Amino acid sequence: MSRVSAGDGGAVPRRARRHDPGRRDRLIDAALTVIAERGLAGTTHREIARVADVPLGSTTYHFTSLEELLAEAFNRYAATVARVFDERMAAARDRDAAVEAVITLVSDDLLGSQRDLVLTVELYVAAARNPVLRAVTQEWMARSRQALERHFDADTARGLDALIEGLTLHNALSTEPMTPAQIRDAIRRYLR
Amino acid sequence: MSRVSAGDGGAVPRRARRHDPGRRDRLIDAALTVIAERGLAGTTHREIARVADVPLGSTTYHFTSLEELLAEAFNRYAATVARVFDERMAAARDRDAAVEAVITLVSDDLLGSQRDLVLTVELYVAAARNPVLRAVTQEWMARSRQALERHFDADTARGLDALIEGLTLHNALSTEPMTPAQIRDAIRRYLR
DNA sequence: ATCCTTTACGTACGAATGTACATATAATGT
DNA sequence: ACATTATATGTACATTCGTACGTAAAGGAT
Repeated sequence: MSRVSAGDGGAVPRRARRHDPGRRDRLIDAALTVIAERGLAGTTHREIARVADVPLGSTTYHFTSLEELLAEAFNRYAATVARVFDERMAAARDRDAAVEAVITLVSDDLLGSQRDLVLTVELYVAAARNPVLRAVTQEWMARSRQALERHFDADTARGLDALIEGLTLHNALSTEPMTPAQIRDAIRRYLR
Repeated sequence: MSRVSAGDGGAVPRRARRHDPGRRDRLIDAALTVIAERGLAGTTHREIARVADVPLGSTTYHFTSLEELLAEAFNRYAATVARVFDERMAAARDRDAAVEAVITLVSDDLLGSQRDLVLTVELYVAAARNPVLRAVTQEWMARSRQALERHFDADTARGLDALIEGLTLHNALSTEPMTPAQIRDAIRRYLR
């Protein structure tokens, strides 16, 4: 009812923030951050809200359920990664350049971003039990394979995709990761 | 205080079960079952107790914390899988037999057991945040590589291990798994 | 200006969870 | 037989969670 008088020092700003367009997007990004940092098990409405710096009620307003929020988050993540993958393969002019692009992709995923690796594995686990997320992974895989098929035949692309997956995963979990040279050799060996 | 008289029909057996040696082992196995069926997030004291058919209190008696129980479970799982892996490689008489053994391993993992695949990925996720579990995965990987090095040089073993991982994971998640012939070709192609 | 719709916010509640713990029973040693 | 120890069991409690919901403020139409 009462308004704070202008001259007052104004102790507690009761309801500060307002008018935050794009908040829905920020919540999705915050969800990905939380998943990467705390794992899916530690991803709660409250933690997401804390990271996005919004009140709890905002999360339930923008998303009807936590599951929906998580699905949107994983969907955004997969789309982002798939786009990068596709762009690099599209930029390769010939097969040799494509081989180098693959090597770069693996090396960047490994050395560049522990976050992406964690998100990927979290998605795999979740997809094992959630049909919506399984669809996300399948579309992702299809796009990856399609990108590889710009330069390699279908069977080669299929196996190469698996090799990329294994190299990434193995090295992220290992205390003694393969050297870039070893990664390069493994890929070239399969593609020779 | 009072004892049920012999002639009585005896309505409710208050405390039926007792003297259950090996219960600790059963709890570990039950934990693996629950992880595979419900995921790590759905793995609780109560659910493990239900599967093992023991009261809740029994789980907290045998294990000081849920984390300890999970660590023992994953440790047992990794040891079991690694042993099978090692046995098959040890049984191979020459390199050709070893190649066939690898193909069999991948095919069996894929077609044989969705359970194992789920447990593996759950372990990977957990290992990303739990040092104890990370040690479990690293020892597992070391044993696998060692087994492969019975027949292949170190670099080959390293890449082959990754390829096996990727093939298994990809096919478990895919709606259109690779045929056994495709799997065989991919492995032989890398080892050629 | 007045109304209506959308967006935002705070609080509350039932359900589930990890764990502690008092009690009870079997096993074992003497 | 008795005492001591290891094992087993049921219950309770503080905490955290997803979600519901009443209220408040902003945007936009008229």
